[in-house]
Amino acid sequence: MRLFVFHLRAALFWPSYVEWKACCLSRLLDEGLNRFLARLLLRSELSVAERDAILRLRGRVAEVPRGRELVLPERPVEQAILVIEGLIARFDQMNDGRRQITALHIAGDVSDLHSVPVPVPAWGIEAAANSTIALISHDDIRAAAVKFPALAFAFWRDTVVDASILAKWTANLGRADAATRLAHLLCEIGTRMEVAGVGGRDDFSLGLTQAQLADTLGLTTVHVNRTVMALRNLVGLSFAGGRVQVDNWPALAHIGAYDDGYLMLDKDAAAQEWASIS
Amino acid sequence: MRLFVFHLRAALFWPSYVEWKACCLSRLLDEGLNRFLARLLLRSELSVAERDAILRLRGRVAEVPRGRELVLPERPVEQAILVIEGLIARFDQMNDGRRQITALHIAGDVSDLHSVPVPVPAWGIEAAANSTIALISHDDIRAAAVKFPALAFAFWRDTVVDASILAKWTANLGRADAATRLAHLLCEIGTRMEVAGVGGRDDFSLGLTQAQLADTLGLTTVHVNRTVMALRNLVGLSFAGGRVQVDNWPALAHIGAYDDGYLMLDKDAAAQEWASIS
DNA sequence: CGAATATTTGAAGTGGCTCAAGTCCAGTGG
DNA sequence: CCACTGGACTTGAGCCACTTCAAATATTCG
Repeated sequence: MRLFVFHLRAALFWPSYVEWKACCLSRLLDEGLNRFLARLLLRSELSVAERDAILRLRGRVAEVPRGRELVLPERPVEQAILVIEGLIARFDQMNDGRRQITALHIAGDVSDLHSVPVPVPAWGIEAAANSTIALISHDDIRAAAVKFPALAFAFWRDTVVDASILAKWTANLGRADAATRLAHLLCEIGTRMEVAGVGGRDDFSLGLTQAQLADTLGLTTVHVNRTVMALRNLVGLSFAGGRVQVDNWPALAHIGAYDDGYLMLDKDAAAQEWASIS
Repeated sequence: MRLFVFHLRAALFWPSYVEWKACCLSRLLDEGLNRFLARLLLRSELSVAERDAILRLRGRVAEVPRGRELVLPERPVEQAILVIEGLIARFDQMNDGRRQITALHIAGDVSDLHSVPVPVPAWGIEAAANSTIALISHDDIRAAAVKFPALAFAFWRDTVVDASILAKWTANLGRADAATRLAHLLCEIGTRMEVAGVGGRDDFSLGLTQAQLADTLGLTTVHVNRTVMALRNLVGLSFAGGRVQVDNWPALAHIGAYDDGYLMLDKDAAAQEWASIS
């Protein structure tokens, strides 16, 4: 039956299906740009012209499967990666091949805005889950930043928030135990998912395997598994097929010593600064 | 005798001493700004007018003793900290008071350029050693960035390099053992000192105690001590009174799996990008 | 259904931690 | 000039969080 439907479609609607797909890709790009703009507006005040400059960016939409490497260390890049859907990871690799993930980017993030000012990264970027991305030319982003100083500041600000998150991860890797690290990460990603409008903090689709989680938390797969099971009992954590659900979110936040200040979600915090730009 | 000299100075030269001091402070500021400019020029091409804008920045010079906290988490800041001499640390603090240092800044670094776009940091900043700093108003830096887009990019680029270093620390905390972490850190700081012109990579003044080193490496003081002693045998490391000397630097780099690519010292790497800005 | 990937479990090993002294050294006051 | 003090460094012994290795059991997907 399913086969029949497919044939029907292929036979009767092929030309219009191509159109539908082109239209769909364009829609996806717009969806991504809208998410990205919303992300910027969380922390930056932008005029109509400046918002338009973001929404008018063009890029190539692509679906990428888990594990696909998008950027390799020391290789120049000319496009920024806008995450439309899914999960993109920044990673560093040791000589023996072991990996450490140093950032995770969700829908609406541009995962290497860094490479606009520094086009040869020291890190790699891979799809951590099956994802939809758009590749946006650095030149276009740069042109927008030069034309609108407020956009340059918004981009700069975005990379600073990224660094703030990275600093928190560093602190946790250095000073927190496995349960705290896992709990903190789940709280953070949950919060970011909720803010991005793609899930609730206590119920979201992460798409990571436990092995990838291990690479993120600086642990082994085995120990991640044991820690997940411990949190299962402690806070009603369920982690199946990349879907994360938490019964007792406050308890999770307590175990993770989680305080979302470092995510810079408080728009007023930067208020005094906007005045002098616009 | 020493007392006598002091009295003589105080009695006879007091008025001119004040002048001398003012002049000296101004000299120190200029020295710091020159170092900072040199740092920017490592990675960014700047016109004469843009260089001038940096050198004309004004700020208050201050001597700060080890341990002095300069910025506290969640507290708005209005000045950036330019390191003229010494060592400034960015840190995060756990609930139980244990610290993790997430960045070290040496002469010529501005240790919180981040707070220009994001004036409420999630981290703290302290003097890790007795240091000389200059406090430069965010407004002045921002004005320069708005007037000269190339400066905005240079600042942005500087925070991205900072993030690249942070990502490397994260990777090492997550995946490297104590000896590797220590060796890598010493290689990195040595390289940066050498580039900044304040020491050789195998002989420089760090100014950190082993306890602070522990907070940087995510270890305990005891274990840092044992690791230092191990490297003493392996590579002829001497670590006394904050002075670091290494007999066999290549061996240290090998133990630390050190590759300085992430420091973005290769000016040509960003070449393609300059064209489109200037 | 079969192959590959992901999760779970057990048992033994170890790198780094904790706790507890003790030494070295620079600075301070008498 | 010395005794005192506090900070930094060093050392030892026992312990534990996490790793390693090895294998069994889901789960996903073509």
